[in-house]
Amino acid sequence: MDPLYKPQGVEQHWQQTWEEEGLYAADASSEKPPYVIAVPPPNVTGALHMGHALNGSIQDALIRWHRMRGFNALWQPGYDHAGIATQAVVEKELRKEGTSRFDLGREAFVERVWEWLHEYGGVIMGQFRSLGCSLDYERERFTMDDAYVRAVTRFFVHLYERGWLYRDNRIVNWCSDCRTSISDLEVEHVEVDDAIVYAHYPLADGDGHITIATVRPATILADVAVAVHPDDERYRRFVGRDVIVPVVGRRVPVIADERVEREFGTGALKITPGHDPVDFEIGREHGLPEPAVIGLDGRMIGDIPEKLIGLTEDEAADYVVTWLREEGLLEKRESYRHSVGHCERSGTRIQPLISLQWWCAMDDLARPAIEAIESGRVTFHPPVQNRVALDWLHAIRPWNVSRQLWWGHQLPIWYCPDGHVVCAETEPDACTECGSTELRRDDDVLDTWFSADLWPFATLGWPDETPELRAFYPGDVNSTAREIIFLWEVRMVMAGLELMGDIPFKDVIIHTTILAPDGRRMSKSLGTGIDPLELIDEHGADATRYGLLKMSSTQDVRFSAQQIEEGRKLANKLWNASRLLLMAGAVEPDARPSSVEESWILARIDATRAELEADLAAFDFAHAVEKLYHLTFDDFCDWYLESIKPRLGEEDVRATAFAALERLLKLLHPVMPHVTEEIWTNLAARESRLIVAPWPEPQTWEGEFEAIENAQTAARIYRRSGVRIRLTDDSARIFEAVVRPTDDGHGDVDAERARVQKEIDRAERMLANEKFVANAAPEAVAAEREKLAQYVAERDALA
RNA sequence: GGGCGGUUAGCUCAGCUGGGAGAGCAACGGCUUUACACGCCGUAGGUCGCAGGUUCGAGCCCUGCACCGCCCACCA
Repeated sequence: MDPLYKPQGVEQHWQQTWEEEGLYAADASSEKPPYVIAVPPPNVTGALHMGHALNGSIQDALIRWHRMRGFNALWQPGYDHAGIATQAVVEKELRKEGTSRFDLGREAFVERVWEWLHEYGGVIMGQFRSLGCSLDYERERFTMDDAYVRAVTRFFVHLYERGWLYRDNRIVNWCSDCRTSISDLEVEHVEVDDAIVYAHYPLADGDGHITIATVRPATILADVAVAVHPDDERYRRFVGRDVIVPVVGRRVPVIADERVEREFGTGALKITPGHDPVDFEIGREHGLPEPAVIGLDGRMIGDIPEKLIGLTEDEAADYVVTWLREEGLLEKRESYRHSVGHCERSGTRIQPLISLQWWCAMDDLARPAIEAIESGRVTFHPPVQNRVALDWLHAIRPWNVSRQLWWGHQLPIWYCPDGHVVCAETEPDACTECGSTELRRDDDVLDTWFSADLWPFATLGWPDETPELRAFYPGDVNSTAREIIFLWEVRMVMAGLELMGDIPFKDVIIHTTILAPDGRRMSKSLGTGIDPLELIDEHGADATRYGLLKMSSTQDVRFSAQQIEEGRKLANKLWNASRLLLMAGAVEPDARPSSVEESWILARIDATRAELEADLAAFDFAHAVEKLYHLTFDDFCDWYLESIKPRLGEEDVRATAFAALERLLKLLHPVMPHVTEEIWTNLAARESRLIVAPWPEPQTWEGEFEAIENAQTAARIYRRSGVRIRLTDDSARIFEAVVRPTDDGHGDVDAERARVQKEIDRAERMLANEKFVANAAPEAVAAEREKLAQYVAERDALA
């Protein structure tokens, strides 16, 4: 064994061995209780980033821990087809080749996407392997697998039959770059510098004008009204009369609506139902027309002056402003900063426009989900996220589920020439209403999240009644980043309750976002990303896992290389501690303690086991990992190994040491699987792997308690001061046990005595304070008395 | 605009229902007695963002303010 632990070859070896030996595999026919986590399916086009690495470390720690505890642990792997992202990648390729998806046609394009995926896609599972993630790789699923497509279709038909899916011409978020609508959740609001234009709309009867303010002058061409607040004195006399829309010269009414803010702008709002969500609502209520002047490609269309057709919105805006100025209708133009929706995928400014889309009414789906979260059947961690999820659910709005893409799940919707709609799981022969056989399938595909919502059960074979579904549903935990709480987590709860009649998981971990060291987001475009694969390369997967878990928190944290470094040191320390014992000669482990130091270390390990379990159960990985570090460095190495070092020649001393080491390795395994397994095989010839070794049982310590306590007190004083305290009877032995025999320091007895005296003074002062004794909680007073007694004891020991 | 979170040692972060300010790293000093210099022993370092308040007692509770960040949002 090399004194320097080198993770590189070791880690690959174990990753391969574990998988080959089938130790990652869950068994649907097992008698053991199940423990299930479905991995958030990464984009099939994606590569491992810091978020995946952190989340992988979290999930694998839980999975490995439960596997050792005797659970039938399933960590379900797989990919998401990521409609928009994947289609965009392939379209970019095509553009380079000087062609387009339209040249290829739908079928050939989809074929092309598959080809691309077979060549370049699906690399992340390999990267998860190199992190040591014990996913059941044999069970890999893809949201575009035939079986999965069937599940998605079933889901859609189910919702349709429930009457929750409907087709409507409504205003949507249109991305002219992706050429599709996107849902509200995929819109990112970004602060933008714009110009706001104040324009006069003359009254049709020549009696003055109303001034409106707009940041999008081109949409003036699609105005159908001007709205004012019903209680606004300034405009009351205009309501019911007509104004003339500039440029197009259209006569439109002045209407009253409470949604108009009197204080904002001029208090008069131009109404453009075709290109603004609020205006759309107002327009619908007032029965106004909904003309469009901006097309799906972002260029000007419609009933507008000929020369404007085909211009961009900006060009048209320039024309309109110039026109206003020349006609004397431009009051002013000011710079204006406000927040504007952008497509989170392409970064393009969202164009609100009216389009015929499929929508899903969410209220009936939301209700059971609300109940599930309120009752605690599904719990988010940290708990503040329960509130976040509930707030969203309470204000839920219809979901635009159709996308104007080709890559994805095509809607199981057919239309006949008479306009009848047929929704069916398989292609129908004829229209169910009129019998027409000339059916045309809807071109659109479903929102990627529509299929992702079925992930916890479609991966297990739903809608078929498979053994897997019976064995592994509902699952236990789901872990993700904050940004997909609504997009995915909450909707999975809705889908699970609706289709399976049960929640998909009990606990949702919303993990930390790891920021770049400078506090910005890690992102490729900013150049702030840190590649976890490089960390693994350099420091090892164990160190990386440790470091990431140490960084995890309930808040966002900055990446710090120090934490990874700490993990590397821990692995190396463990390695060398094992070397020490192995070089002295391997023997059969024997956990029966025969000295106080042996009782002490076994007690320490057991106490840490209990703390560790509590931390893991609370999904507090940073604290879990910190305790492992201290157990290894301080307790096991600095105290225990140093104290037994002179007696390592004795077999029974080593026997206990190996027993203690085995337990230590077990506790560390969920976090640092590779180095622990590597040491494990060196310990003794054994059949089983550490990955499936039983988790340590709680220990009982009859009759040893007092001795252990005393040992700990002695250790504490010695550590603090270097002072060797004098103890009586058996305690003298304890003292020898916990003081490093190689150490000859005596410390400064006077200084230590002074320190203890200070503590005594403090405690006495508090207890002398009548108000404290009278007002403080009795336990607090008692605790203070106890401390006083303890320090008095220490002082006596120092005498 | 609404909501949530943060501000603690040079850095990254802990500090449970209010009762002695912590860890790791970095810094400094000392250790080449063979597990580990990716080590060991030790030292120093903080008006807990600011200002008030409640309390016997506040990093923790309340109010206000200042920055930083996130989520949600139909103010043109």
